[in-house]
Amino acid sequence: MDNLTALFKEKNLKLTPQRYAIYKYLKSTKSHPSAEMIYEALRPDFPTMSLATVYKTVKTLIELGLVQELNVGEDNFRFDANVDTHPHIVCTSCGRVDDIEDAVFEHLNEEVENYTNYKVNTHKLYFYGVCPNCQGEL
Amino acid sequence: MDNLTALFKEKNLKLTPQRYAIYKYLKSTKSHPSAEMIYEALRPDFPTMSLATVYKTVKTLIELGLVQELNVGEDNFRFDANVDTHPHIVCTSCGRVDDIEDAVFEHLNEEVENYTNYKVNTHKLYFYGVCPNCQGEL
DNA sequence: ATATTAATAGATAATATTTTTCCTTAAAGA
DNA sequence: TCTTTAAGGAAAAATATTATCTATTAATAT
Ligand SMILES: [Mn+2]
Ligand SMILES: [Mn+2]
Ligand SMILES: [Zn+2]
Ligand SMILES: [Zn+2]
Repeated sequence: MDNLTALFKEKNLKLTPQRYAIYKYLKSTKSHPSAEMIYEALRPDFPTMSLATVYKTVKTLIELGLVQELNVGEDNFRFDANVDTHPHIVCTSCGRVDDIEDAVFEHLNEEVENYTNYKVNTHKLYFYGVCPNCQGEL
Repeated sequence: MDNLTALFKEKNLKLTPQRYAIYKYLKSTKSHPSAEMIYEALRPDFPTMSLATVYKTVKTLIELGLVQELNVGEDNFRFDANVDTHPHIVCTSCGRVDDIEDAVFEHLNEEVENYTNYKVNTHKLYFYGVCPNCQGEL
């Protein structure tokens, strides 16, 4: 019995095929998809699944601490099954959102406490630029 | 003739009382208001102004480079007449959004270029924590 | 295996935010 | 003052997300 099964059981949540598929898909991809993108990606395997189920499931996964929400400045949210605090970069030309690998900014929370009276818990860091693909198309 | 008048003239835009008031209000406040909050704040002086005008105006101001948009993870946008790249902190208890004064993170763009093939232009940095007011209420 | 029960999927309606449309008004310049 | 054209306001439309409601199904016990 794996972690996921145990966690769902602990919270009296049912591990349905839809939930399992959505989480597995988020774990498998580095594309930081929106709800709509998840819905489209899973449609071939789950043609009857509704978009509302995607929204409800990602919310559940977030509450479980299995997924985090990203806000890159679009009119929708994106989701990431990597729940560690890590920076992202957005291509302002094609809209893709990538992780920035190996860059560590965990010291930022402590560093900023010297400049504010807040108790600082976490941060979100989004870079904006032009991805290699879009640089080529100039 | 001030800068604002000149800039609007250059772009063939009209400097209406509504636009002037919205920009002046954004310049005057540190609260990073949403469109709705701007609308409510100016309602006493501009009781006939519509919310659509607020939305249209902030969009215009952004295109002029006079205002920037923030995405702290709410279901709406906030606006800031300080267009310099600077970090913000969000109170997860009461929702207020503050500047972090004096903290300089301008080196981040260059630093991160070592970890990605993107051409990096700018970034947005949001901290999350508990503000002094809300710390007292525990 | 079957029955029981409570949670969830899916359909749909509702809500919230933002944008668009369309017509009237008014800013800017002559 | 007159003309031109951008912009305001009201309302509808478009998007994204959430809530409601009923049938289904996962989980557990028998
Ligand atoms: Mn990521
Ligand atoms: Mn600010
Ligand atoms: Zn790109
Ligand atoms: Zn607070």
